[in-house]
Amino acid sequence: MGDRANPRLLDAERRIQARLGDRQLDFDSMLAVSNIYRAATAVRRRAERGVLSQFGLSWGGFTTLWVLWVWGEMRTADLAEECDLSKATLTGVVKTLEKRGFVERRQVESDRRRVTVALTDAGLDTIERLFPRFNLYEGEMVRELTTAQKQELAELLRRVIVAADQA
Amino acid sequence: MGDRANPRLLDAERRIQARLGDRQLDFDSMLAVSNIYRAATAVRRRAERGVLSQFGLSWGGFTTLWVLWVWGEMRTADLAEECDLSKATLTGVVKTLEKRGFVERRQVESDRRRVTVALTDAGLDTIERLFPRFNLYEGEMVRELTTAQKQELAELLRRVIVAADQA
DNA sequence: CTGATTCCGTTTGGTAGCAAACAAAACCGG
DNA sequence: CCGGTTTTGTTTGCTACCAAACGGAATCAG
Repeated sequence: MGDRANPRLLDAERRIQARLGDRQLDFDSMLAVSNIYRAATAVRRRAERGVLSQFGLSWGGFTTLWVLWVWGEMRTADLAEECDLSKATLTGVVKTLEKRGFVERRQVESDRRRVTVALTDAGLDTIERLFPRFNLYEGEMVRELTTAQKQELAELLRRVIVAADQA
Repeated sequence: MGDRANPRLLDAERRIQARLGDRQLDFDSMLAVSNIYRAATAVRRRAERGVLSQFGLSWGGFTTLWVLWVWGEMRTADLAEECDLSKATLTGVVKTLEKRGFVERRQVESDRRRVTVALTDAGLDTIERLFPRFNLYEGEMVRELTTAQKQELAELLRRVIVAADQA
């Protein structure tokens, strides 16, 4: 693959092996995992700088708006789950979104422990204008892949997600 | 692919399309990109909870130690570049690693603006014991993929990284 | 009822992450 | 030399992110 052709990486491989001595090194797994992380960072940065910053949103803030847009008003715990964030983090993100006027909290009458979060009109307007542009960015970031490769990539990652999640 | 068989995702697709009206939606790109991010989060969390926390390290802290281990003493700017972090973030990470006794800063004589970072003995010992265990975790997280698939995944991601980086 | 337990969202305390502003050092043109 | 520019790492001010502790509300066993 490409890595074997990259002298810098070959050099790194040699150095690591030297430091490991006899011990085994699973280089293929290492490259797969580290590239997942690098790609996520690159993708996030590009989206935040390119589109999200214009709307005053972070990646997490965007995700939250998007989930609320697609699924409608949600309880805090479900929203956190769907956004793949801890409850604590979601509290903070929602606080920021509230400050910006994108969402509002609503006390649940039947169970006063519970709170739901819903888009405001401004939030709805924002996500409707933003999402198409965000989706264009997504397309650009995977522009070097064919449709089949995008699907293949998504499928491979899905298996990684499952394996990493069951811990 | 798997997504088409997942009723939840199909449902989501319908909902999004409904909200978009006539506008085009690049669903394949969306799934590829969002899975990259999900996978990175899952992988990071698993590593941090599983191994890194036992050594008092975050993902960024581990990466920094690893780079210093492989490449040796480095200037701050190069280290930041190699770790894929901003200079500002690296300053903070190094501060934490220093507090833990894993690395030390050294003033460069010939150019007093510059600073290098190097592993301490404790840091060296830590990364030598930690890396093999970390590599095992990496292997577990991609255990559902064949060697060829790991390489394929790494290669597809590499293209995404390149495309996302040139912004 | 009531006492213990579980459930829910927030708070606390910490690290990580970025952009922009900064200060000090080095460099460079004249 | 020397004044302006560039380079380098840090600081500032935010937001995000997590685990653990919390406190109020609901539930459940008896």
